[in-house]
Amino acid sequence: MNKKQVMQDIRKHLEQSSSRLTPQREAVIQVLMSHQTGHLSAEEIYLYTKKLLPEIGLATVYRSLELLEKLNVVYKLEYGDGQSRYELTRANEEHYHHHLICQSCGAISEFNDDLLGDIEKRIAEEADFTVTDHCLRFFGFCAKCRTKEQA
Amino acid sequence: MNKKQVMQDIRKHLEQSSSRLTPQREAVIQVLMSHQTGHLSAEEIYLYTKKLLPEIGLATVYRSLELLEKLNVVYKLEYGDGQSRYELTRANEEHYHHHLICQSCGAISEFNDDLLGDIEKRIAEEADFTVTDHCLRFFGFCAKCRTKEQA
DNA sequence: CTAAATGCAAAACGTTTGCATATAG
DNA sequence: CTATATGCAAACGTTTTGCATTTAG
Repeated sequence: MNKKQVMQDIRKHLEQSSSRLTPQREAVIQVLMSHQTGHLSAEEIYLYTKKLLPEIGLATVYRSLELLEKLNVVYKLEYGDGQSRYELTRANEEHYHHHLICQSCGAISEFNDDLLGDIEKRIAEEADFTVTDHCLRFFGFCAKCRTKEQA
Repeated sequence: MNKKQVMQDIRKHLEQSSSRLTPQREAVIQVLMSHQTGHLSAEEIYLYTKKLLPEIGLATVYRSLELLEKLNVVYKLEYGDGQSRYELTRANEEHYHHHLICQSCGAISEFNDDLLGDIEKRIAEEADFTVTDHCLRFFGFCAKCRTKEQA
């Protein structure tokens, strides 16, 4: 699916909740599309959208992200550094897409695998808890920083 | 290991980093010990310590938690609701202790199991990333709220 | 005597909200 | 004409910081 199709798809999503695909929202989405692995903060998204649309306000970025999150177009992640990051939700991948966070340089890479399907079944049985989503992050050292640490 | 022993242990930890086990820090630890499954916020810890030590300040609570976290006595967790929660690190359990967070009532329960040992080995091999810690949380509905939702 | 720790108030930070204005169905 | 969306500035809640004071090795 190319970018135009994705945008059309999102437009339909928005219209179903009587919302519009405004230039501001489109800019936010474009920024997210061109930084698929960027895990951008709201502030960063704001700065990038400002290049496309100089008059955009930070509040609009937050409101756009909030809306898009509700529509499941955007996924919000937290690393515990006090700010949220955002990325486009990738169809079919939600459950298989985990983050590796380097404690030295902060780089975020990804690891895809359906690690948790079985576990969630067990939780349903053993803990009487219906899982709808999960968040799995690994902390440690990337190859680059591991070398440095040893030096 | 009883509470006094734990406290002695922590005292030694602190002394190794030329820090003291002050009444304020002791109060913070006692509060955490008496709310092992409470997942308290800093504000809540502050209110509880105030009962033990009325003159304590919120900043001191934050500073104590920060220090204890560095010493691995306290574990800080984030749910993405804008504030951090704290709990005592339980020896040997870190890797087997995950959270179930109810999206309806916010209740946090736990699920213990070594789910991730194998996976971390694979990450080391496949992604060239040395895992030192992880964070796994499941979101969904607890038994109580599941019933309500259906009603 | 000196290094560490405290309480308080102020500042900082990311995020949200109120409101008047603009935009589009 | 009415809903929805926007930009700006002010407000918000959590966390951090500066600083003068206190505490303890």
